Amino acid sequence: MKGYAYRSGEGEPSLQLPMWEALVTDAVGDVIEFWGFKRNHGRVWALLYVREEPMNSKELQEDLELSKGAVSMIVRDLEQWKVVQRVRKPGSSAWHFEAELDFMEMITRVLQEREGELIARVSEDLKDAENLARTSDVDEETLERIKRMRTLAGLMKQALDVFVKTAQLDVSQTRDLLG
Amino acid sequence: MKGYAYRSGEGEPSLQLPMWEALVTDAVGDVIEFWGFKRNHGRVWALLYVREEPMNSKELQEDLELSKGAVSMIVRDLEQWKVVQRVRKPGSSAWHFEAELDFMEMITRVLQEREGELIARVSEDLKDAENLARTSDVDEETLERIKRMRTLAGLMKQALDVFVKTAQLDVSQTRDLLG
DNA sequence: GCGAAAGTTCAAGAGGTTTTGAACACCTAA
DNA sequence: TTAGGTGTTCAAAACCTCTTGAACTTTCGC
Repeated sequence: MKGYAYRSGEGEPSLQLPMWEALVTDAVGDVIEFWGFKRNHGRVWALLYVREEPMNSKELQEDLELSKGAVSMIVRDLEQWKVVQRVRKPGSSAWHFEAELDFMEMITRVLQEREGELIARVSEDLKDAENLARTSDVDEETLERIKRMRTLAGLMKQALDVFVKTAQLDVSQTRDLLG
Repeated sequence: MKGYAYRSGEGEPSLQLPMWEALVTDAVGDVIEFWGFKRNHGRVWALLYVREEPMNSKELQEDLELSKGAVSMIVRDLEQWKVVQRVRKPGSSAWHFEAELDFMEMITRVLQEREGELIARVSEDLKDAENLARTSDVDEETLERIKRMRTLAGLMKQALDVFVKTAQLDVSQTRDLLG
């Protein structure tokens, strides 16, 4: 097994990531993508986390082979989500970024936000549908089926809330998990 | 509020969906999309569910404004996931489709499959990363951080399994929920 | 304040996924 | 067996999201 991530040709100053860092960042990228975030959000956070030492945009750009613009946008998102903090480093005029530890909390929080909006909208639409159907000459069983769908939406929300609670509980039980 | 879903021009035989059906199918489409399926999977299933009466490809195609090919592929998926059944209808040579009721079960099942593959792969990669890091001159704390990520992946799996159980339990408690 | 470096923005492009529809295959009924 | 309706496939098109990089703005050190 090679010790360095593959890169053909010899473009930049050859600052490629060691294989193990590539594996870690890609792993987190895959996980975060599963949850509907962007792969590179995960890669950036993961690199900051394993390195411990705050990194600047230039370093992130080179190590993860991202563009200037991409790094700027990604760290902005991560800051807003409070999983990355912007810090000054003595002797440098550039901002540096360091990983916060509440990554799991962020995933569940954002997930719950998205899900909340969705369920609110869907419930509203199903209510409207039910009312409209009632004013048309729709039989009782059909109305019943629409109602059942609303129940189902409610159950989905409940189940997802349980997921969020479980995730947060698990993490807090393993307090200092990532620290 | 209009009683019919909007459609400009006058293309097909004007077999547009009543507004309430459009609301229902779109609602289910949105939900299923949230879970990483295709919008039209949800729309097709939802229409079959509210209509109760089995429909053929042609009807699905016209009512939901899908192409012939799309309908073919979508019902194939839904059949494989066991949420739609193919039936014969007397007096017609075309296949008809009817909705099965275990929609929620299907979502959680597919979700758990996807998640299972993901976590297996990620855990494997993190293990490799740890081993590689160990053979390099990586300090103990860094190794510890990689280990903690593996733990985190495990917790995520646990939490998702709880979600799946909760969802299935909720539905079974409300047995005949959709029936 | 000035020049240089760092950071941001966004239109255009790349990349990936879904949908289309024409060609082909399959069935059914006669 | 055949004709016509039905069903499937898949390359191309449409669509949508993410990334790039040049232009621009802000910040820093002096």
